[in-house]
Formats: sequence, structure tokens, C-alpha cells
Amino acid sequence: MLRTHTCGDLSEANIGESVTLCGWVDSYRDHGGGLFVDLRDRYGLTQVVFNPPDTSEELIELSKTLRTEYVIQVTGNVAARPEGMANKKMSTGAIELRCTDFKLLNKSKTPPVSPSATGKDLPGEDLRLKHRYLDLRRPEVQRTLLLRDRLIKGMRDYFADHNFADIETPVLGRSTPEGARDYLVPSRVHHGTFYALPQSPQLYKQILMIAGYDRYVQLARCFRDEDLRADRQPEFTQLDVEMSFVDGDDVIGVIDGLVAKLAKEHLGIDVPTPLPRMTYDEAMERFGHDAPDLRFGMELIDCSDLAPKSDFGVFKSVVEAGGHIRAINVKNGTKQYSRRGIDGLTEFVQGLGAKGLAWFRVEEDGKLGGAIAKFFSEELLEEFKERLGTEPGDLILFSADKFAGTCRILHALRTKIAKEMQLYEPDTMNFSWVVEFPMFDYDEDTKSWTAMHHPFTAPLEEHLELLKTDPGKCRAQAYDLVINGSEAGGGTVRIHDSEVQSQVFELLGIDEQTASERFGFLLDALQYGAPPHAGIALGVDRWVMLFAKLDNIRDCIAFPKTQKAGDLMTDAPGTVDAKQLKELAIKLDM
RNA sequence: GGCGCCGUAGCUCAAUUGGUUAGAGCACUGGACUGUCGAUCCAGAGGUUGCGGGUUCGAUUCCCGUCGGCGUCGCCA
Repeated sequence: MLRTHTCGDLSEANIGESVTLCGWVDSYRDHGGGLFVDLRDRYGLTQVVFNPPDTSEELIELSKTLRTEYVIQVTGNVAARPEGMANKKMSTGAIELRCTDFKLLNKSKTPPVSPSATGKDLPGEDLRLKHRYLDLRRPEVQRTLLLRDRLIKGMRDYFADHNFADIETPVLGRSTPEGARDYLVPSRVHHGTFYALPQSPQLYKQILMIAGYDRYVQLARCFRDEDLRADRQPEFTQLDVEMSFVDGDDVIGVIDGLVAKLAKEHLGIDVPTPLPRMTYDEAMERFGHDAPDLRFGMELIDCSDLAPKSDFGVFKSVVEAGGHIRAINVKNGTKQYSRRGIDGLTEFVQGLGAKGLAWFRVEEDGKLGGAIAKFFSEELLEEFKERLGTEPGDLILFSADKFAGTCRILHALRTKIAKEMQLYEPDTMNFSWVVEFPMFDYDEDTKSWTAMHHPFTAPLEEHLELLKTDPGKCRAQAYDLVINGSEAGGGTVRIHDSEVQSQVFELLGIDEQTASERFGFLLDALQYGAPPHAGIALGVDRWVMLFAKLDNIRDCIAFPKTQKAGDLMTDAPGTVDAKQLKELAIKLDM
């Protein structure tokens, strides 16, 4: 070992000891006669002093060549800092290391990304990704990755304690017809065929249930070749779980326990279980989104029955066309949003595809004011006031659109406004379940049904008949874990009955031959004594993001991809040799 | 693929309606200094204003295209 302690270890208890530290020069202060260095490693910062009499003239001369990010090994005496010189901002600020010997282990070029930069001095993200090894030295990033390590350790321990078996599944698999775009890997042995990287180990874990491994868990790397977002990477980690002889409540109960444990250990908060649940339909009614942020209210209010009574043309025509008029009441919103501010909100919703933004301002005397008020009779305005629960100072924002459109617009407004008006404490954590998702989405373009979750999801038992009569109303035994308005995990009870499975495939327009080609192995397996089973997958990267209070998933991953799915450090993806292409029988057509 | 924001010194930023030699802080180089802690003081060096084209007497500034980063919609069973 080149060191006896780390840069976070030493305190007044070590005064008088001779110790050796290794680390990077975080900063240096040259005083002519002597020199101070803040030495950094993963564990902290320690001040090293190169001063007579402890340090020889020769070593002081050498110390003057030190620059930031040089790597050194220092031996010295731990000493209390002189009277009044303690640094309360440092955890090791009571002591310092007085150098008696040191060795330059390595030099560094002037770093383009300074590990000690914070706030607005932080270099651009492209530069930090290019020099990721420097960015990863930043204490803030190290804290996040180490939190990630602890969360994963907590997950592994929890499932091990509950008798789950960790079983690995292949990365090279076969492309499935539905879902996200696959990442493909060409086969050298079978020209013209391709493996697909897994979007999730879904089918394998069901096979494991059929094979009798009744409690399975895996930290699985998943791949989806779709466009990126602040909370979405093409390559991500799922905590994948599957259980046999259980129903959805059992799976939810297991995850409730995990949430409570990790929230206690890493956030120091007591989360009461069972976590609250809400159906998908209720979530869309009240919040306009399937992952509602419950840290604040501002629920959606439907006014579709009142609105057409006005002379406001937009409201009338939208309702006549079968659309909805819904609103949110922004309490005390007129203070935050002046006329100019409302213009800003209008531009915001127009950017989301809305034609405009109708609004009321609640005046001091309680009356509803604003450009559209003149289209409303006194009586009707009273009805609106009652429906919306208005008080002076409130701002009412409307969306007039098809139901889905009002959901999209009002959810976006609700989220944006809550953030701008700081309607919740930044440290609040809210965990809940959204359950009973629709089985199917209707695709207007292709005039066909698609699976909302995946085609192996079981409908509610009482909705089995709806598969034949009214698929749009059919709800699934599906559940999503929602943390602060983010989907943090999702799962379903699986179909274990080949009869029901056939019905679902038929609805989805997957004929027998196609089904058999794509996942015949699962359909076969289901006929050999498949136990009832259910499972869930948690988005590990998102959990880290939420537990670390970050708003960007790249900061939770050591080597993330950019929005164009590239790696700025390695420059992946890259071209390959003609020889490699020839072996794979691939010709480029560009 | 659509929409929006951004790109100026190694880094973070500035530069008036389009106007002389593109500035500042940090970092870097040289010097001074015995207790600093974002040390301080003096001096210096450092620029293809992402790239290409256009408008103009003149472009960092306006226009078009392109590359890259970010956000968002589509997309993400």
C-alpha cells in the first residue's frame, strides 16, 4: 500500500502520528517560504503543508512545481492547525499534514475540466463527457455514483433476504415484433441473420417461472434504440423481478418493503406502507397523466358541461366535436403570472401543439375577469366560480381539446407552474402506485389495437369478457411505481393461460404463425404447467436520479450517451474495417 | 423527423442600432511574499468568434445551410 490513510480519515484523534496519504492536488497556495496543498481523493480533502522546519529546503523547492491534478504521495506529521486557523468548511479542517517527505507519482496536463469547479463555473456538458475521467473526479459526481452503489447493494440484500435467486439471462437474443426499436447484432455464422439486444429480459424471466425458479431477480442491462430524453438513455439498468404463485398485490407488497427500506437507509425518511394506489382512469381524470406528481394539488377540473353554455366559440365547438373543456386553478397565480406571464404560458402550450390558452383572472372582488369573460353570463360565471373553487388572486387556465389533448396540455402546465411557484419542498419524496392500466391503445392510423404494456399482460379477471366485446374498456393487472411524477418501475401479472393468450394475440392482429415464429418458445412453455406469475422491473438509473435529487439521468451513469446516442469520450459508434463487414456479409448502402 | 435554446482564449462569460486593435475572471508562464484555505500583489502569453456560404463599405452581431451539445413533441410494448 502506498498510503496509510485516506484524505477523509484524519482528525484531531490522529495528532502526533506520522502518516502517508496519496491523492490529487486539488488546489495549491504558494507563499514563497512555504506552500499549502489541498490533497483530494474519493474520501475527502486534507491540507498538506510544505513548510520549514518539517519540510526540507529541497522538498519545498520540489513542491513549488506542483500543479492542479498532479498525483503525489506525502508522508508527514498530523498536527493541529495553529490557533484560529482551523477551517470549519472542511471535515478535516482541524488538522493538517506537515510534510516530511513526498514523491511526485505523476504529472497532469492543465485539465480542461476542473474537478473542483461547481455551479456556474462548471464546464459545458459536452466537454465533461469528452473528458469523463476528469468529470468523474468531481466530488458531486462521486457522491452520486457511490449512492448508486449503495442503492444497488440495498436492492441486492433485500431480495437475497427474501429468498430471491439472481439468475442471468442472455444479452444476445432474438428480435421481438412489438415494442421499441431493437439494437441489432449481425451473426457471422449465419449470414443475413441478427441477434437483438434485450429491451428487457421479459420472456426469459417468464420461462424461469415455468422452470420453477419461483423468485427471480436480476440487475439487467436493457437496450432500446429510441430517441433520448433527460430521463432516458438507450442503454439502462433494470432491477428485474418475477414471482410465481402470487398476484399483483404480492408483487406490490414486496416493492413497498423495498421502498420503505431504501427511503429509510438513504433518505432518512419513514415511508408508511402500503403505498397509496390510484387507478389509471382516476390519475387521468385528476392529473391528466399516468405518473402524477402528488407532491402538490392543482388537480384538473372538468367543465365540459358548463362551457358550451357560454358564447365562447372555441368552447362550444370543441364540446360539440366530442372534446373536453378542462381547467386547473392556480392558487394565487395572478401574482406569479402577470399579463406578460400568461403570454409566456400561452407560448408554452402552443409549443406543445395547443391552439391557444383561455384563462380567467379572479379579481379582488371575486369576479372572474379576462378576455373571454365577456362571452359568459353572470349566472354562468357564478357556476364556474363554484366549480373551480375560486378565491381572489387565483388564475384559471383552460384546455379545450380531445380528452387526451387536455391531459397533455394541463399536465405540462401543472408541472411547470408547480416548479415555478415552488409548490413543494425540494426534499419531499412521494411514492405511489398507479394500477389497472388499459390493456390496449387504439391506433388511429392503422385502425388496430396495440398492447399498452406488452402482449403477455393479463386482463383483470372481471374484464375477460371485454376482450371480445369492448377491448378499449378492458383494464390490465398492471401497476406502475411513481416517484415524484416519474415512472420508476412497472409490472404486470402475466397471462399463464394459452387460451387467453391466443385471444390477446388475435386482438393485436398477431396471427398464429407470426406468434409462433416470434415467441413460439414461450407459447410452447406455457403449455407445460406454467404457474401463475407476476413481476416488475424498476428503473435503477431513475431511482438514483430521484434519490440524488438530480434532474438528469446522465449524471447517474458513469459513461452515458449524448442525445444523439454517442459517447463523446470513445467516439462510439464508429466505423469498422471492410474486413469485418465482409465476414458479416454486410454491404453499406449510404 | 418537427420545434426551441446554445456554440467567442484551456475553462466560465462579456462585447451598445452591424463600426477602430474582440475584453474580464479563473487557469497557464515569469517574478514577489513565512499561515494560506477560491491566498494576495506585479508582469506576460494566449483568439480560424464551431464550420461553409450570403447581405454589407464593414459581420461575434443579420440571413441561409451544416456540424455538435441541451430541452421538448413524435417515439419509448
